[in-house]
Amino acid sequence: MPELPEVETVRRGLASHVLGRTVARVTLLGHRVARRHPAGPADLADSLTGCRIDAVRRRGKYLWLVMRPPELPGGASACPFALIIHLGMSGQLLVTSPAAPPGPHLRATIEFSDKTDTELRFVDQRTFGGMAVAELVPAPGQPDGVPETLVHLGADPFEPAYSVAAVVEAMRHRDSAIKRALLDQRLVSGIGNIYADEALWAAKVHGQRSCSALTRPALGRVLAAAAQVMERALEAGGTSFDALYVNVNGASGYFDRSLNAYGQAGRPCARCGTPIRREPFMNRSSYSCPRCQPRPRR
DNA sequence: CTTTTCTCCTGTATGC
DNA sequence: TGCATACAGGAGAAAA
Repeated sequence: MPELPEVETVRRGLASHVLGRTVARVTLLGHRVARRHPAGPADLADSLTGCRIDAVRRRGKYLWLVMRPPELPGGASACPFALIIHLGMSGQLLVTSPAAPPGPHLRATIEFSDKTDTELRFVDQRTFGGMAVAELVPAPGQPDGVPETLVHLGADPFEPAYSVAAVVEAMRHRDSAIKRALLDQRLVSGIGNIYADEALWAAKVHGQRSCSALTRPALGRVLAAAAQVMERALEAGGTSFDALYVNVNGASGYFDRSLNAYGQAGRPCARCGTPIRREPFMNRSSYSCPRCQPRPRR
């Protein structure tokens, strides 16, 4: 499931393959891939044709390509805008030969006019991912700004604009469980179920502890752990459990071997040997150590 | 406004 | 073997 380290791995791969390319044609398969683009699939494809990819940016789990429109007749230049891409839980961006067989889950293809032996494909089995176009608005630490439809996202821990102190302050005034807060992309973006559980394990905090009941230093430790575990995951090329998360070349990451809590039910805690437990949480699962992360009363 | 629950999807694994 | 059910889960809408 692509969270920040996986999306950053994809971003780097994209930057090395599509930066500077000019879009010749965009083909969208099915309506769901453009469902967050109010003007519809045809408008999405049309608006990209002829544009040059000036940058590949990311905040949290969202990617966007900075698109520079072709010069208008008369030499006037239109403003760059963003092609937002979200991988959802099974989205893949693959750089392939146009001759490669399409496969059943192909949702979009972007062809280039200045490199015809390669194309960019968006493949998404569970269709939670999608694409949309948006204007860019200025944002601190983001050289091209951020898409205006994403201004609600908090900075992620890899951004210069990220402030642990600011997030701790926001969390302290929250009346919800710490794990919910970690997953709330408005506070900190980029954290999903895997890295939330890993951060809580590392900080020895149960996810159902209330934010407002945790001290500032404890909240700081959880956030520091989240940043650290995601940094190490990025070094390993991300976490892959199956073929659903891959980089732009179709390769898996290796961080699943380093997980201490997520998916480890019944296996001994790396610190104390107690079997890791699995508990229902928000119609999903949470994994934690019963001894290192005691459940709060209530 | 804040917080929680529901819904969107499909392939794989498990149970009877 | 065959069918039903659970599970994976990001994010935004809807409900509380």
